[in-house]
Amino acid sequence: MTPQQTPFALKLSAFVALSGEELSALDRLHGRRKKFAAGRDMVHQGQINQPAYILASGWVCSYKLLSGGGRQIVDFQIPGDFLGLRSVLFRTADHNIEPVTRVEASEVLPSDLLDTFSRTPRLATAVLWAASRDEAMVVEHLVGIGRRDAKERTAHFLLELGARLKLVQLSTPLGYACPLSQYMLADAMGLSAVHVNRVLRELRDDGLVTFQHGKVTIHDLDGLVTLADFDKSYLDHDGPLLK
Amino acid sequence: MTPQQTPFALKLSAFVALSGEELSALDRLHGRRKKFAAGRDMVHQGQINQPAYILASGWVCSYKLLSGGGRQIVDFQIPGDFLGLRSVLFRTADHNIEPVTRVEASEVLPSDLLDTFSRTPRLATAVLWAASRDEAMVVEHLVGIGRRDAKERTAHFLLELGARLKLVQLSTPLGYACPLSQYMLADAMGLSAVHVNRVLRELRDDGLVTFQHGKVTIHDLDGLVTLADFDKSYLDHDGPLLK
DNA sequence: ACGATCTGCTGAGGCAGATCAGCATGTGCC
DNA sequence: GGCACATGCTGATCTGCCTCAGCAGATCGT
Repeated sequence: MTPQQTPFALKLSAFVALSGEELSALDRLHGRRKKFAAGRDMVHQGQINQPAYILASGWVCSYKLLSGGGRQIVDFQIPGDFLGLRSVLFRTADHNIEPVTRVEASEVLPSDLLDTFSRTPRLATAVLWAASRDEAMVVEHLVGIGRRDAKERTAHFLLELGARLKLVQLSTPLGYACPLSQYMLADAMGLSAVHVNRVLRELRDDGLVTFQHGKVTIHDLDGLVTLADFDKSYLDHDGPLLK
Repeated sequence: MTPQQTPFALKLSAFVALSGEELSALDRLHGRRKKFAAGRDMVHQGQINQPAYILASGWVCSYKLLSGGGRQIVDFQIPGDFLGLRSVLFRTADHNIEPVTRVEASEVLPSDLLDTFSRTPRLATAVLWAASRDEAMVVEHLVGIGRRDAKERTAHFLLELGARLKLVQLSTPLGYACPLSQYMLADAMGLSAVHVNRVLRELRDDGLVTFQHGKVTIHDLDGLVTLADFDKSYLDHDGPLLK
């Protein structure tokens, strides 16, 4: 894969039209390539001076633990996503990162990142944009947990995942492969696994969507969008804003 | 107030040690000073090409509306906070901004912002840091709504507000002035106003904290921190990370 | 070939928090 | 002064979701 074609470069190019030199600076940012097994945390809360990562393949989730023993999954990351930016900027990690599947990722050293920002300012802007896009997703997630009931929330979640995967060609309007268990869905949506199970069956019985055997199959996209009050405008726009 | 002493400059200086030249670039970023009345939205969802703002005085809240009529307040902003960064980067606003009190804010034009980033790269990094800090707060808020019950959530919320206000000298360990109504608290915490009222009374009866007459009075800080499982480390650290 | 473990699935019962309704105060406006 | 309207407060009732418990099928290590 040439530097221009990595999922990460593709994502940034959607906001900032990157020059050849900027693309190669981006490429040099990729440090050692590492592999991680599913289920074993890559980073956990409180660790200091951890590297960041650019995700090449596989899925991971970011979560926080509470003293009571519960956990809340804040977000899932898919190929092309940047992991642990906050851990680098704040020097200490404020959340855990767990691979959902087997994962390959390139390390990004804090010093390299800051150097690159000062030498290639447009890359800093591009990363700021990517971070803002992630924040928009977290905000949408927050709204869902705060004000949508379990069914709407689940529908919204499945639609959002589909929209994100589409950007990296891992989804079609008919569905997508999804390695998440119902337990993980529950931890992400602030529900119990039992209730997630019931909600998924309801959605299936309603003929809207099926979540089974590692696959999400969308039967009625319009119905799902209506139920979830889904607005995908926050995930895409046409062409770079900064030429 | 000299450029170095604006709340915004103070906040950024906590991460990036800013030179005189960078500080004056920051100062030039402040455009027209505008005033807004309480309750009248400054920005709403879907508007395009809105300016961003740097908040000089007063409180505002960012919220999203759902088709069902409910609303979720994502965050409150206090003096020194940057408003509408995402609206600028994405060109269209993905949320509403409503002044809670009478507000004064400086406009920031999108073109000025992007120019400043490319000419003064360290400011881009500083703003990236500020955005990440905001994201950390949204994440904490998400965890609260997803996994804390109403009482813990309320306690956590009041503590976080106190910690943020302390950074701009608007709070002490004993309490702070707070212009929020119980309805706003409810919209922020994903509860009904009725239930917020009951929870506030419980916290008062427990001798932990009083929320009344526009003031928050903390009676038992330790008890509150324990109840809320509050960790303020994500809000502060000692000295700039980038010299 | 065996238990151990994980994931999906379902029923019964309980509780946190929503909804609906009503009352009391305070404050800006005509 | 009187009205409209926002805000705080409380009781009664209803419900969405949790918890506990148990079963079935897959996958795994030995």
